[in-house]
Amino acid sequence: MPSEMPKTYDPHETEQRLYEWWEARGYFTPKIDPSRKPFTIVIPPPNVTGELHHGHAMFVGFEDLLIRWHRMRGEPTLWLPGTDHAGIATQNVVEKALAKQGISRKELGREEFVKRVWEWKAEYGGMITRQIRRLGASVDWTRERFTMDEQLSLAVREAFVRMYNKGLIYRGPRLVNWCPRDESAISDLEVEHEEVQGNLWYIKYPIQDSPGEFITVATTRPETMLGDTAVAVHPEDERYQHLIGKTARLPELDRPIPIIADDTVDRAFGTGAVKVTPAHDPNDYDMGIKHNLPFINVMNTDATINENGGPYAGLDRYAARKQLVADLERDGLLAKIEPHTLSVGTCQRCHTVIEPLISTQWFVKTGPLAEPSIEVVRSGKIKIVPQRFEKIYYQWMENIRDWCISRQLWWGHRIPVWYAPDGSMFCAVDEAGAYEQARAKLGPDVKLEQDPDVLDTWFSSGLWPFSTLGWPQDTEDLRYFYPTSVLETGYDILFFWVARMVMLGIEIMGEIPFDTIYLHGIMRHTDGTKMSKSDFRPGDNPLDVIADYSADAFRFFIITSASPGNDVRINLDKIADARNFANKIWNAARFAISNLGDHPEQYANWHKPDPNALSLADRWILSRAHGLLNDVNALFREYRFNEAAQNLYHFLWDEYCDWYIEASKVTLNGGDEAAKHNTRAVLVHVLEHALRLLHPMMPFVTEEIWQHLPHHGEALIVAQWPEGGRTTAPAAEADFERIMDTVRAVRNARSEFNVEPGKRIAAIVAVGEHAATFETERAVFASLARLDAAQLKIVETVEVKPENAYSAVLASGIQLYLPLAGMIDFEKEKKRITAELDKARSDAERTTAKLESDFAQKAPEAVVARERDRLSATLERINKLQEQLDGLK
RNA sequence: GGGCGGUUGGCUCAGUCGGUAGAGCGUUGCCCUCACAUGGCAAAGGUCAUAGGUUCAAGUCCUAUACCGCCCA
Repeated sequence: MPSEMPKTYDPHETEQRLYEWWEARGYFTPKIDPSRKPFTIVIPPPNVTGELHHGHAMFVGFEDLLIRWHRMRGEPTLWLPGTDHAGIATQNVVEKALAKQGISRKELGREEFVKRVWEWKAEYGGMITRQIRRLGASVDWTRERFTMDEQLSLAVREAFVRMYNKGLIYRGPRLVNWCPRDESAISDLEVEHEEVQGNLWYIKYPIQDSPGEFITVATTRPETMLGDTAVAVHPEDERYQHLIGKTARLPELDRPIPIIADDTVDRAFGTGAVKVTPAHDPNDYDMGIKHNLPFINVMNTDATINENGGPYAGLDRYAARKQLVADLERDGLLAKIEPHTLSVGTCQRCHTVIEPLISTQWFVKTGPLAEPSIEVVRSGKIKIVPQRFEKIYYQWMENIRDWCISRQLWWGHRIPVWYAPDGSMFCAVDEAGAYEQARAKLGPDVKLEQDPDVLDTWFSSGLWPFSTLGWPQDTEDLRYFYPTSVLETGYDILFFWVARMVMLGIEIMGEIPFDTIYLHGIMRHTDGTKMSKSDFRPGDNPLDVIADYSADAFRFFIITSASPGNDVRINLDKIADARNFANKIWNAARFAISNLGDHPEQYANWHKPDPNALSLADRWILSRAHGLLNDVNALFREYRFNEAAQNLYHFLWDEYCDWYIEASKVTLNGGDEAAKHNTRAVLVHVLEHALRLLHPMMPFVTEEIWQHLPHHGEALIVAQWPEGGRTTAPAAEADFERIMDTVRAVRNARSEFNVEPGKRIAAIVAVGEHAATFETERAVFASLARLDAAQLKIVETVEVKPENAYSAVLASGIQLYLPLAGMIDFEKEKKRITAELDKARSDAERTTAKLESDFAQKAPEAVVARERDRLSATLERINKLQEQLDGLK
């Protein structure tokens, strides 16, 4: 550690050096101690799609805070890092990158393409870990994981097999959300709904055997009519009673379709008659099953029309729509077109409009998983912070539908199912196991083929809290660290990730994966837009902000700005302020260290001195520090980190620096060696404790300063956390605050009258019963207020009003006189004091009225007493102000 | 359609047992005072979206409305 402290703190060299040192010293790796309960967080594994943005810095900020706090409390603490293969997202970015070189995925072939994705992963995975290091995350790199590691892949297969064998995973044709660009199914969650301006087309379907008669249906997707297998009306709709049971002719294809009655039809929509396309619409799908209608799929996987579309076969869905509408118009079957706002589903990853399509896919049966997942939150076994997200969690869990987990992609975990030529399937963790089953059933010569599809990336993420710890092996890590403690992440992945971990953790481990879910908000640009990897903008990289301001500054900004669950906009001014704060503490430490005399090392020991031997300022700052310890501990336990950060900021900057250091200069520059010794000890002790509290938020600058301060132990990162429950000294606080108020009053007057800042002036203070205290603190008071100590008169009451003096009465009743001969304008002073008097009188009136109302009977005694005190103080002040006014000539 | 969050000084935001509003930036004035100009001192600036209600007392609880944002269907 360097011994000199430059005037300005240089974070860049320091931060990199300290991080390497901490890591090399092994502080990030917990020592397993079976007698102690560990504290564990698994990192939300970033996608290897690209570099991290500021949103990721948020989880580092909060999780490192929790981790460092618990580590300092002496708990075996594990923060397990890793990254996610992010199937569809990564496949997309690699495809895009290849497209720039004119290469398509299909040209490359599966094997070569997957090789390219691994190369991509190597590059961006490395970049991500560098970013996480630079942010100062104290993660245990010896346990770093990737969702496609061999062991984690085994966990995925094992989980699949177990759930398959229990009937919780099944395969079958269902109506799924189909992305025509990815040519893959996606889950309900991966569909984003957006409102768009479209049309409502009114189409006339001729009634069979009734020339000239039509039933008109309204639709937002005319091209799907190619797959219509019915027209439906509400059973009680009198407009259509005569048509129920009859047959309509599907225009252009001239197919006979029945007109049915179903009470789910909305009579108010369009004409009240709707076309029914069971293979291409979720509602129609249900109706198709209910009425036993045929399911006619009219689309290929790329959303072109297939052979069932007759003359429209081969056309893209929108070209087919255009052509169909033109043909209908030509044939006089288009009744009208109305503008209409509708909600369309788009693919979360590529924003292509989703097609509901019938397809054979793998599903997780969610009902049996959701039920216990709801229960653990209801019973409080898992706590969600902020609590309002519990309701959101319930709503989602209670309405959950089966989860489509197969993807027609190349990048991901292959589904561990093999098919025999006769169509029978064998589910096993590996090919050998599948063959074993197959041979037993079909004979020794059977040839198997593995399902070509891969699993939803969130399936593997759902296993993360235990797959990372070694499951399915029964490892020491798994036994010791599972269940983990806190799951910390953004609320935007509550369903995608958090809910899935709860479901799969309970199902597979038989135990909740964590007992607390802490959700932070979303990091936004200054214009309020969300940061995302797919819309990466210049300046979104945390490394750039760190280069300009430091990791500490960025992290302190995150902690102070993000109230629980609320979004935060990146604000460089606030980051600059956090950097300034670090510099401020740095300089406070420089001051303290340079004032420790010849044997600074002795101040590493804190033996609480006899309070009577301490100065008022010493006792005041110690009491304030104890209050801070109590508050920060309480706030940390309640996850109110932003408030804790603000308390620390205020304590260090305003109280420690602006008041205590200034006051300490009197003692330190004086000749009382005993007092000097005490003040030095307090100076070090208070700062050192504040650094401990601040360390989880600003790890670097606090460690660096701590190393310069006299200290015991080798590093702040493993120094003992100061717990709360400290006693404070209210009387000392009140005494010193009275002096502070009086100092402020003097400064105010000096500023108002433009007294030269350096000029020592005379003063008279009438402080009543506090005269003895002021007398003891005469030097400090004079120094802070820049008074001439020799010309400072401290009295109980003023017998003779000074002439030509500025005068004021403080809220506490203290009277202040500053002889500012020649500077006083009596008329102005009269106005000023009269204004003060008016204010005080109306205040007294208001308080009097309050005390005469029901308030006096109904409010708590302490509150009423406070009001009484306030009134008597105000009345006293009014008298004194009046005297001062009378004294002005 | 259902649900959630927001609306507080010029800007960005705090404010969790209801007791006469806080911060940073910005603004104004003074100061390179022996830790710090990434600084110090002083000051101005808010009927806490609107309308009701509960209460001795409401930014804080309840109801409704408006606008902004998000989630789910």
